[in-house]
Amino acid sequence: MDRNDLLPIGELARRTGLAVSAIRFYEDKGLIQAFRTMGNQRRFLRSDIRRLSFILIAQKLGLGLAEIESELSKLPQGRTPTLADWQKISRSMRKAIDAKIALLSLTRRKLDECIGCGCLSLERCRLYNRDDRAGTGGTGPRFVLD
Amino acid sequence: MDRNDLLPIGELARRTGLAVSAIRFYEDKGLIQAFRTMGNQRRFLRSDIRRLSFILIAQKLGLGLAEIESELSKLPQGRTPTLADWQKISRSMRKAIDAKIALLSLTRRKLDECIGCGCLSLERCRLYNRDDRAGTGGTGPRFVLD
DNA sequence: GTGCAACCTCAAGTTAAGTTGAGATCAAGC
DNA sequence: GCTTGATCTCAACTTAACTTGAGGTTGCAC
Repeated sequence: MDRNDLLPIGELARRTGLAVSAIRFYEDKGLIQAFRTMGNQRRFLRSDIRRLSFILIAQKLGLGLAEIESELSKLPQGRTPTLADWQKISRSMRKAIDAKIALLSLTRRKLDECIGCGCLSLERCRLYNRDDRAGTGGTGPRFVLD
Repeated sequence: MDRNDLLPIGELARRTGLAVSAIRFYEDKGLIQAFRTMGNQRRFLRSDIRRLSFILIAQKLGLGLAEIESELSKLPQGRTPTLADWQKISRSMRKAIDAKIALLSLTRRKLDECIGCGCLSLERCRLYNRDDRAGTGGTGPRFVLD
């Protein structure tokens, strides 16, 4: 169970739910690396399942592949990541989630105010009113969520 | 202040923070409608500011333009939406936000468990373990967030 | 030692959400 | 009436994140 632990791309695809083409695409983008057999076929480490899982989760959080790559670059080169390695990244992810939840809560709160005051249709909400009244200065609805 | 209330596209762009090209694009997609002057220029209703604001907010919540259009199609045809019209849509948005927050909270909880147990790097987490152990059946990390 | 599924590369296509550019027209102040 | 900034249409380009297809190779099971 030494080289036995190296996974061909199809197996990795099956384990992660990703398409084979997507994994090759990620390799191309530098998000993951593969060994090659003598016959030029890719072979992955077991720990790459986690790497790909991380990519999937991070994507759900709205990160682009470039940002994800920069997160992953914090993992050690050459060796299989340790518990501590992953924990560090997990914690930084948790912060991202916290921020996202906070932003959504804010949006929800503002939306509630809007429902209450009718701003989406009338002229008195403090969120929409400013710009709609004056039409000058460039302060607009685009700032509602800022 | 009758026809006076019709806004040219540049004005609408300034009020919403959107690019003129984006507004034309939305019109093309049927998200918004415009009157035309004798000279073929677009003229918008004041209430379209709100319509576009809604689009911006909904996009931040992760909805695609197609979904947004289906939400907007609940608004009345032909007349300026009333308070009640917008309230109905706002409430449905609130539900979307609630759901999104719930999903993120779940993700956060699972991530916390992972940090605690080390699953991202070891073999004992209940989230990642199953598939990694057997490698059969197709249950994989892709289900972590389901 | 052969057959066939799984793998390879490289180029081109796809979808979403717009932007950019060319060439022409409109509207409003002087 | 002329100039100038805003607008018009239509086609092509952009970026992200992949997928699809063509044409060829590998590797393992029998």
